[in-house]
Amino acid sequence: MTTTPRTRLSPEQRREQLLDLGVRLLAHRSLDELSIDLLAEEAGISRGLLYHYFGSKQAFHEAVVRHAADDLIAQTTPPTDGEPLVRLMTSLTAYVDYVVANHEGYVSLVRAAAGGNESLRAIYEDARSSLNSRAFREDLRGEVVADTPANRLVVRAWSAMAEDAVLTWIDDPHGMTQEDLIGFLVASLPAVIAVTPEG
Amino acid sequence: MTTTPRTRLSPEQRREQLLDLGVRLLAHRSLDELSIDLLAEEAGISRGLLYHYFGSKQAFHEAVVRHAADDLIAQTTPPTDGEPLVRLMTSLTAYVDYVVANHEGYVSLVRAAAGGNESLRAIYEDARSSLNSRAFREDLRGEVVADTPANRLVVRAWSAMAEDAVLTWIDDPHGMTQEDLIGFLVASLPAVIAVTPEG
DNA sequence: TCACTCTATTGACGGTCGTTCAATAGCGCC
DNA sequence: GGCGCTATTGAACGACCGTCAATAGAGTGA
Repeated sequence: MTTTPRTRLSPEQRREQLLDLGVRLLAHRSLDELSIDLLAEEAGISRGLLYHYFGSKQAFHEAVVRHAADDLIAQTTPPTDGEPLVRLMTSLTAYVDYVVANHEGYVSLVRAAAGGNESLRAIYEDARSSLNSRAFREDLRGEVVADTPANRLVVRAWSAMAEDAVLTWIDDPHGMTQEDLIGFLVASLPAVIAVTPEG
Repeated sequence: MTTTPRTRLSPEQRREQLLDLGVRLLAHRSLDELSIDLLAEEAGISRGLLYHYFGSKQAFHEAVVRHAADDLIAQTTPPTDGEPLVRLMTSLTAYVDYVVANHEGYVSLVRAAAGGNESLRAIYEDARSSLNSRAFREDLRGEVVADTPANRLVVRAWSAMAEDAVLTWIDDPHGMTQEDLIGFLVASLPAVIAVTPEG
């Protein structure tokens, strides 16, 4: 038992350390397997310190999910110019690349959000609509996708399809290359918009 | 404190009672808010009895989710004849009707499965592929959807889109009628299949 | 009607984990 | 080199999961 003597960090450093560790541990565990005990031990601190910084397990989980979601947003920078469908393809490629590179972490993020409470889902929804708005609200509006209520529902549903397709493809490519996958995703958006009831 | 005297039921009756209660409570709670304590109190029994019947909290959760999934399958009987796309529409209508009628319960089911462990997800996947196979594997194969690996991935992704669309629509119809929604879902399947890379 | 048996059911106990809070000890400052 | 601020600790409490020997309800036979 090598009990490290207490090390005193600045609040910013400590917060960052705990959030990074939380995201890292989340990659190989579900959210409720991410206990305060486990994290405190991994970080070499007492349980009490986590409560000093985050107040509750719930709040800590929210902070970890937000941290992971921010990472996703940051690492998939939006294209700023070019043809609408090309921008969409660029955006989707960045997304697929990110999911491929952070497979376990991304799956944990999605599951944590889907199975979590209102707050966790809201955080994930924010990230998702942020990804969507990059591709549609600013770029494709009025070009590929008219901004109608029905189309908003359809675009949201389409992004659920895209997420499922990417995660399924990673587990088993079904004979498709990454280009096939992205090509399908890009083409499917106008395809489903075309069959949307008039809005 | 009115402590009811112990009532002795047959194992079948007791099991049924506990599962029904579990599904009913799940409608207004997440799965990990469904504690053994809570359920035992609601059922008017001791915690020990739940362990006698289900062995563990995990096993009880699985039984509840399976019970709810079976209910979904049972209440959405498959069409047996007619044109392929008509059968698809009938099947989707039954699905949408079910989700509308059991909104809270269905949402809890989906969230429990998505946020749960391997076993819970497997149960939900079974139910989902059972719904899918009704509409595609037996009916549409070779007619609307050729049975290729890529198409399997696409059909799976399409069903994720359908689920998201229905749940979003229930919260906010976005100006769409139920016929609009179902029409969109029916039309979107051939639409996305049409842009699937050759398999 | 009364044992008697079978087993459905209980309640108390041990362990894990989330949460609180008064006490402790690093680190910068004078 | 001492002092004060505050980052950090660890013990204590409650809620909940899981176990098991003891208990009591209900049918059965006389």
